[in-house]
Amino acid sequence: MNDGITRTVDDPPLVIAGHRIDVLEGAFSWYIRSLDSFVSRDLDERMAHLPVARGKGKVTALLLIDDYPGIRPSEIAEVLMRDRPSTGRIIDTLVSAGLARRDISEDDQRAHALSITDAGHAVAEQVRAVVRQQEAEFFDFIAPEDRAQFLSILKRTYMRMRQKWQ
Amino acid sequence: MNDGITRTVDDPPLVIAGHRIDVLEGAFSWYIRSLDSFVSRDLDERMAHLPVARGKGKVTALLLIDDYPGIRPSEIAEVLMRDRPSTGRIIDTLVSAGLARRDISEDDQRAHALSITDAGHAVAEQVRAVVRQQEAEFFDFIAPEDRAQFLSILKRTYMRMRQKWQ
DNA sequence: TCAGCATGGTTGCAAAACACAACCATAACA
DNA sequence: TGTTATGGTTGTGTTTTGCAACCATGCTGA
Repeated sequence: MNDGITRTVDDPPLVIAGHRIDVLEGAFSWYIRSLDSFVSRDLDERMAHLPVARGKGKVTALLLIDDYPGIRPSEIAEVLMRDRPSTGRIIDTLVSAGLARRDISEDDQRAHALSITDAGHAVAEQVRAVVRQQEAEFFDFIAPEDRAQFLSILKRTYMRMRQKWQ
Repeated sequence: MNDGITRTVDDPPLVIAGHRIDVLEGAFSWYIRSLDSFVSRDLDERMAHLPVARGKGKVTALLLIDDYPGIRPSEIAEVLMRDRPSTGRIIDTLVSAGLARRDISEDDQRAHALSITDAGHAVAEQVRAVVRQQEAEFFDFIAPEDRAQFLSILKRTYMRMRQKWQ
């Protein structure tokens, strides 16, 4: 079991279109990439009526601005691990949708201080509700005692990847 | 704890750019979407020299063809949960890169029977090696007894999402 | 003090992924 | 044998996202 691959013995094999889908021999990454497709598509649907549907960046940016008034675009870029142009365009959409405001920072004339608008805060609350709803539907089958462990592993993996990346 | 949100108590909070990143209150989906970005970008880098870098579709399609000679594009589309045009274009790239062959199915004159070429099989093996390598680097910190459980939860979530989707 | 470098954001590309509609060919069915 | 269903392809448009180049402001050190 030291080959970087983990196998489960008790779960039934994945069969889709008549084929056993063990393409990647139980690689975590394959599941993460596949789950991402589902989760993102599903969220896009649930948020279709909100101006932040599509793409992972807008939601995180909106919630960050909601939680941290005065946050700067470059800080959001660091969280998203995107370059500044991409982040700037995400903020463009938030601002032009009337969800956020872009002011000049008092500390630094180059930087922008972002803040949420009333409409933006309302959308952020709706986003949180949608996410909670999805969590309940997709993950409620996980036993309560396993949920914390699952989240803990996700969290630690996330931190590990951030470290390795930079 | 019945609000669809799970919290961990023992892990340290995520702090990035001086902000606590609990934007989504520990939502599984946020971690999955973030991890996907990492994993995919990292794989793109590791596979930069291979003709299947970029996008989740090409790798899965290649491995499916490698594992199931004679598989049809529509079956691959079902696994990928993409529409046929998208899948067809993925196969286009594999074929024009000389990794797969597209023949007419013997059973059904409309359908194509895909098969791997020698070059394609070689690339598939390299892909598997790269994935194994990444698994080792990113997930080896998970205790062996936790790995099986983690994978099991991922697997069951995947199946659940497939069901709910269709 | 001010020249040179660093930092924060923006604009201009370009590439790639992906969905929808429309189309052609073959199969299945009644 | 006509009609409908299925398997794939082409056309088109949208969206995401990265890189390079640019401008403006801040910082530093001779």
